[in-house]
Amino acid sequence: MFALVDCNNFYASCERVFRPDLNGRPVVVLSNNDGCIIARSNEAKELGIKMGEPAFKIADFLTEKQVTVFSSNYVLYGDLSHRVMNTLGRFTPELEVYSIDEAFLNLTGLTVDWEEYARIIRQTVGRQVGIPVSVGIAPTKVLAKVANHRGKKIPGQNGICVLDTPRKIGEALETFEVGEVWGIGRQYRKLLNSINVYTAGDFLQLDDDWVRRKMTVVGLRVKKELAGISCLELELIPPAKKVICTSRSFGHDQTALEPIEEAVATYAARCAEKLRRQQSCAGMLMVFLHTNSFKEDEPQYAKNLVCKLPVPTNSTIELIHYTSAALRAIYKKGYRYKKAGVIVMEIVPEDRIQGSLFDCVDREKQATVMRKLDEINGKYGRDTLKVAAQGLGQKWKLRQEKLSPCYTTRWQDIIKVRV
DNA sequence: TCTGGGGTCCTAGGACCC
DNA sequence: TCTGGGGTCCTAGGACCC
Repeated sequence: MFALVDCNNFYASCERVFRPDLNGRPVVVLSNNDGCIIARSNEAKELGIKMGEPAFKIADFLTEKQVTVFSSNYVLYGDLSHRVMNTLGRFTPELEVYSIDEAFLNLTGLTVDWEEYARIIRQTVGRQVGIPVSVGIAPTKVLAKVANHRGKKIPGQNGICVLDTPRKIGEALETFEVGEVWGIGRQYRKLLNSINVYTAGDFLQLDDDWVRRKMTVVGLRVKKELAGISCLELELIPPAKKVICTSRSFGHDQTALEPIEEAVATYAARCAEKLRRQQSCAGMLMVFLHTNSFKEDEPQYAKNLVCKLPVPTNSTIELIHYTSAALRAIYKKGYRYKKAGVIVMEIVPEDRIQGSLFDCVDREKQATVMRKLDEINGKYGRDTLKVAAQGLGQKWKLRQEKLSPCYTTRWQDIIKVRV
């Protein structure tokens, strides 16, 4: 048996943990740069606010309805996510952290009342972390997703749903919209609807060969899982990333090369940090740059450049050297730039590097410098020590006008209790 | 004024090898 | 009339997830 535990409206719930005055009130969280709505409390959903809606389009509506708006605060969400996962870890020996707000638990071997167990999980996370969660329990991961969805959406379920018998599963799938099934997105939904398949139950009636042909083995696995045949195992150790990307829109459009170069150097530094955290090196990188395609009346330009590195690296200094050169090669004067990014690829473990006969970089020394850099920044905060190319001005920085404090990770932001 | 930022997997087709 | 059989690697595109 698997449980899927999913935090309700996670980012909005995080903001409410330290703002209990907002309980029962509409809350939304914006994407980077305060662009789009990416999380909504139930009250905000009830007001009809849509996921992904650009905030500026509904600014007046938000004010009128007294919706509390937050910029995204990933430091806070990341820390609360850790706390949730730690708490969940006590309910199973096998936990897969699937995303920032979801985890699968292997419950195989437990002899408990599932409903009761789900209730205890929910209560414990709520009490110890302050985040409301939903719990779905079923014999496969896809069915656990279905159960979780039902626990969350069906009134009276109290965020809990157990699908542990063929009859319960069959009844649930009969009314479960096929596009809501994990692994069936918009395109497949359209395809399935076109042949009169509207529910997960309908989907189960289809011929395996047809599913395999039209939806690849991925679709067939989904079907097997819905039928109660477990094909997706728990991933206990998160696999190393094969590609790492750091990209941001600028707070304001940029025209000069210098600030863009600072931004790209900072993105390169982030990529290098992520590489070192998973103990790998990248053999290739790409820099991209583009104008704002929403502004149709302005001249548009978008370009990227891929650069093969002589020897795979995770050194911030070396990566910045190449990303700066790549940026200078694609930058053209006379445009208003909106976004840039760095992608590192051909990622290999750092102890399996193919060296080069003509390599003239002292890699031992670079590694030592990076280790010290990470140590210092780990202790005193990100970018306490950085490469000069990252700049000091940072006029390209994100817009974050409604950022909440880092209640749990920054000394000066820790909440004060008055006596 | 203003529109996010990350990832994965699978398949088909072409080029190439013996 | 008729033209083998077995591979690999790479890329682009399309689907999906949070």
